[in-house]
Amino acid sequence: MRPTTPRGDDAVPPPRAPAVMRDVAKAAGVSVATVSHVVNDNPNARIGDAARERVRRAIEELGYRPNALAKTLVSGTSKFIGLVADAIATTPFAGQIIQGAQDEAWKHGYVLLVANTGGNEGAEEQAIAMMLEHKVRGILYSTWFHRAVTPPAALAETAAVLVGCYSEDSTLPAVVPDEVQGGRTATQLLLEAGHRRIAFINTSHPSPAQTGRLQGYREMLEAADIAYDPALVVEATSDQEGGYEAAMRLLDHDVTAVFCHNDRVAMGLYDAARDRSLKVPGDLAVVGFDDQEVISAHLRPPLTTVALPHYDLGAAGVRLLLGIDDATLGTPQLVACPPVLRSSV
Amino acid sequence: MRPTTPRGDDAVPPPRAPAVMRDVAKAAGVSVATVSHVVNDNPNARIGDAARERVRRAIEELGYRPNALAKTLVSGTSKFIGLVADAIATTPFAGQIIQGAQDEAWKHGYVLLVANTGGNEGAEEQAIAMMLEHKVRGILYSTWFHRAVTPPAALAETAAVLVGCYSEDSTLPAVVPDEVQGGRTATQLLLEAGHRRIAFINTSHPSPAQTGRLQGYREMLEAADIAYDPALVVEATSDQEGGYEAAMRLLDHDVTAVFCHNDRVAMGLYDAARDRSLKVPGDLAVVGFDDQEVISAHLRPPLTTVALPHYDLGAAGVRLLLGIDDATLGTPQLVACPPVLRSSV
DNA sequence: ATGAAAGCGCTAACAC
DNA sequence: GTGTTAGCGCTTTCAT
Repeated sequence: MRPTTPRGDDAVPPPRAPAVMRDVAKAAGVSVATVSHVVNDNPNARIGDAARERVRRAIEELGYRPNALAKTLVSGTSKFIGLVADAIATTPFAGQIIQGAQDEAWKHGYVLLVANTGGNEGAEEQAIAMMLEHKVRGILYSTWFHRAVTPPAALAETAAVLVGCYSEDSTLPAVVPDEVQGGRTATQLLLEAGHRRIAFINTSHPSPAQTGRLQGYREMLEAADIAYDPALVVEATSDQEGGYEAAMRLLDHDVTAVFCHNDRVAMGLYDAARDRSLKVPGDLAVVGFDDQEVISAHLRPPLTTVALPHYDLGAAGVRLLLGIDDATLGTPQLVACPPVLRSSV
Repeated sequence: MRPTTPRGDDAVPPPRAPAVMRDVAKAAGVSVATVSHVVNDNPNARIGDAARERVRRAIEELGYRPNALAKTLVSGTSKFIGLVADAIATTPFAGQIIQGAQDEAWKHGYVLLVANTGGNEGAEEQAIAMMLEHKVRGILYSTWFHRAVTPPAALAETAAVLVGCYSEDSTLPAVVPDEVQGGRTATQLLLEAGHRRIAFINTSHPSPAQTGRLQGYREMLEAADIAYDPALVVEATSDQEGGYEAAMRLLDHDVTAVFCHNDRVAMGLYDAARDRSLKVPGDLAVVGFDDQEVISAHLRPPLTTVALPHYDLGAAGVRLLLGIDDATLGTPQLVACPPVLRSSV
């Protein structure tokens, strides 16, 4: 291998610096203004067909790419949207938030600047500062589970919306999952299958999910004229272990169905049911929550659950940010949690 | 709540446009050059303590933030690194790639421009074009599972490195997991626990993982003077269902340990073992692969496995890109897959 | 229909 | 020590 330049520019086309507008103008025999107009299809400028064609060809030949950064300098406002997340990486589904935000952002010509902070305040501030310095159009501040937050002060320097969380003083627009409706949906799934003794393994962690899903459960029971039986509602840590242990406490009461706070709890419940030789859904119907696909789709039998709308949260956040949807300051915007039907009911 | 301006600029400092360097200069009674020098701690410029202090104070008071985009325009090179991924969102662990890339990028003053393309070629081209227009320092092109790819042509226009994949004509530097070492590690875990009849449920999907892990398995067996028994190696789809089904085929042979192609396969194997009343690890030791935390950490018993080094892949990719590590063109850089000890062996 | 020129916020010579 | 100035690549009046 012969010595190479630092960047290893061995490629076939000579490694000349990328063409800029001036180069195109020169090649096409026009001014940069003309090039600018044809590049942007500026309707206020009438460009002759001949010139337009020459410009197009020059662009093609030189492989010209507009410099988005220079454009930003002039217009004052960039096409960046910042997304600061406490945990994209540590949690399996938060990636969906990115995906939703990105798809919606692209739709409007924006691109995502992503920063995962691990919840670390220092990293958070640094991330926001960086975004501000890059003149983002706005910032999405997101958490992977639904909770109240006190947003970093620097967010005030730009447009910002909270995704999957809300600020207690509701100073910023927010979009969160509709826990109550989710709780209702889960319960309804079981009700519709004919169950009357429906248990609920709730999380022991105080949170909007804890209170919201419980409220939905109770509302739905009430709508079905079923008396609320506190013995059927137990709390547990929201993981497999918690689910298993709670199930053991619960399975003595003669329940025929269980609504689990999330899919991991359901996974634990499956284990418990197996230990008791209870068949799902024959002896016991179960509904999860979250739709954590790795789990829910591959349990035996596959788990019927209620999905946390991460993708939609991200997308809705962008829409709020860009003013496509109106932000209802004061109360967070709610995004529905849809049922996902599989085979455990 | 009283009526607010559209952006809700109720804050104490009047909602004037963000301060620029000129404003700071004026406020401090110096020139912009001086401000620039103190902002960047330019060692070539000697600034008087008095002036420096006045500038600092002005910056503070005006809430001045440097405009990173303008800086880029001048220097010609931005602080962006692009990350285009086929599936951050659709897969649970690829988020770790982002995290690794981001941490390493930040360490060197770079920020990540993320684009998830879903493998869609159109989206891919669009994403790369967008990154090129933003004058990224380089692009990380990543796939969520290890495979050969033919990189989009546009990647040639900038520095690029493949992460988790490689190009068959090895035209681009690449960093991938060390499947062979991973296979060796998994097998060794079982060997060290005293097992001699070790089965391997491999994936039926042709891939570097398929051949590499098998090779590692065989190498390790050979090193332990154990004859390779083809009957102990079966192929299956790499999910719970495949694992269950393969286990049923396998458990007739008197194996005492199974190395599973991944954690989901191991999950299926657990199911099968339970159906046969085989205790893990008492009757059957099992090792997974991937370390898909939702699964491996919460199976009963928790699964001993070999981790796919997504985080390190992302970080190594950035280091290659920035020239911190040297790219060995020709063969991909290998990243080790470390063992994760839990309770299934 | 097209071009000249000012200027976006910043850096880096180079004066003074 | 500190200020002046010429750009970086682009958009956008305003002339022509």
